[in-house]
Amino acid sequence: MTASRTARERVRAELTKEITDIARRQLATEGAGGLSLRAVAREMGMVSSAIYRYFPSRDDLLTALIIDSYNALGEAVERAEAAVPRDDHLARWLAACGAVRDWGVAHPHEYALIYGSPVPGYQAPQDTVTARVRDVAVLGRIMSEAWQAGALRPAEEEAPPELEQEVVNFRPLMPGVPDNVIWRVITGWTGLYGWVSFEVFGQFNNTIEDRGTAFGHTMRLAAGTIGLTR
Amino acid sequence: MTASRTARERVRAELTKEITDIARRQLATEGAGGLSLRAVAREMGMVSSAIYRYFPSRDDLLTALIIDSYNALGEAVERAEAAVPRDDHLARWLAACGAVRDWGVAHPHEYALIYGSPVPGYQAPQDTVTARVRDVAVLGRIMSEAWQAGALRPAEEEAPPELEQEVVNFRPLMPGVPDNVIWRVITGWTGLYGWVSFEVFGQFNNTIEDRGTAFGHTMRLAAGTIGLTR
DNA sequence: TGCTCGTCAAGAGCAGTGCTCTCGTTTTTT
DNA sequence: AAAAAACGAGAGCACTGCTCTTGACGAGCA
Repeated sequence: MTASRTARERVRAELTKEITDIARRQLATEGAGGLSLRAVAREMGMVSSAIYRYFPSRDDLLTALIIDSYNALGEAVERAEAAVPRDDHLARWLAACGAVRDWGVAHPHEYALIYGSPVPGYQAPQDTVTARVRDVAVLGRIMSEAWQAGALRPAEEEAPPELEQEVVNFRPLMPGVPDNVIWRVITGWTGLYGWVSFEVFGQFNNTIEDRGTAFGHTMRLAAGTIGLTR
Repeated sequence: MTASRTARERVRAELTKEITDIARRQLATEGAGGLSLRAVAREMGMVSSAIYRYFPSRDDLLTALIIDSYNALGEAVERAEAAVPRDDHLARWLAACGAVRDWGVAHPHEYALIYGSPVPGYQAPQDTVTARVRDVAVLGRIMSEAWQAGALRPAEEEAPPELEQEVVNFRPLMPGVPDNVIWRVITGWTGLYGWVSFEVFGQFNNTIEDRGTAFGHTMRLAAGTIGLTR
């Protein structure tokens, strides 16, 4: 009986996947604003209302794409970082940062979907939270291990005590490390995405041309300032 | 004859201003995606096609709003920075950063318009370039004067020579200062907007609650790492 | 003063969107 | 075999940006 039920559910899963695939391709070429349920349906040879059997609204389709994008980015970061020798914490950090940039430049519309302006209302945060922290988890792990290895420069400034509560959501990612390390991760994390967002969203147009080299220098600079040394 | 022509042009200018005002209000409440020419026309008691006498397309209206937003943000930054004693470079820097954050939090949709995902096609970059650099000009001026006053910590790392060409567009804003200062400005600049974008776009939801205090700490940390000391 | 000519608002209309509802058909469940 | 659920198709609603045409008004020239 599972087989018979699976018969229907299998074609359902296949169609669902086909919808998201076509939608992802449209998203990559047209951008989030140009994603059209009717166009997806047209390309599938379906009628537009049939799509609603699989995604109750356009936002739900977008949410699925958002989760996919988070996972794709997170996987790229994890893979790039895993290819670096464990004891070279600076190189691991730079590899992770470079992976974020490379992925963002290669998939600007997907990047805009997850790090740009929130599209319409809000996306469900609960569904995405597991996929969303993969990148910062990598960054946190690098800094944790650097700290445990004694490879981290001592903190120049301690966080004020009233901020102890604020990093509570980061502690599970970096168990045992002092708060000042967490704050340095946050600083590097936000700085990384500040650069990548500027680059992907065109803020460097006609301003910085060789962005790859400039990015590398800036990240090396920033890594040094949060305590990662060669 | 100028008077009679001005009579016509004056009402034209007034209507243009009324359109942008209503559009800005719609933008503030609905977001860029919800800005509708027809709704603007409806609120003015006009018919939708009449709007096209004043703005040839929706994107042109958006471009006008973009320039307005750049100027509003730039002015907020300039004003906040001007209120701080000249010789306290760190306080000036933090005031400028705080102004960016305050403005972004207070006007999230306008902020998204200029620092979020680029909306549809592209906006005209030439018209906006003068308004667009007001914030970074302030940041650059602070660091320049700090350097000239000898209040800047010496650089830890020099930029590689192949990057000399990349900062050519920043030199007019910071005449006479060495490249490493410019790179530190760029690092602080991108880091600042990285934080603000994360905060405005909801990346800190359910993660960091007292964002004002956390922002202050992070900016103080980052200011220290680019050489601004108390 | 009278006559053009450019500017303007209005209206109809086109193509497109997200989404809803209904109606047969097919598949699964009972 | 009968009841229930899932499904695709189609029509339709309200909305969008945008174009084209029509008619009125006012400014400049003869």
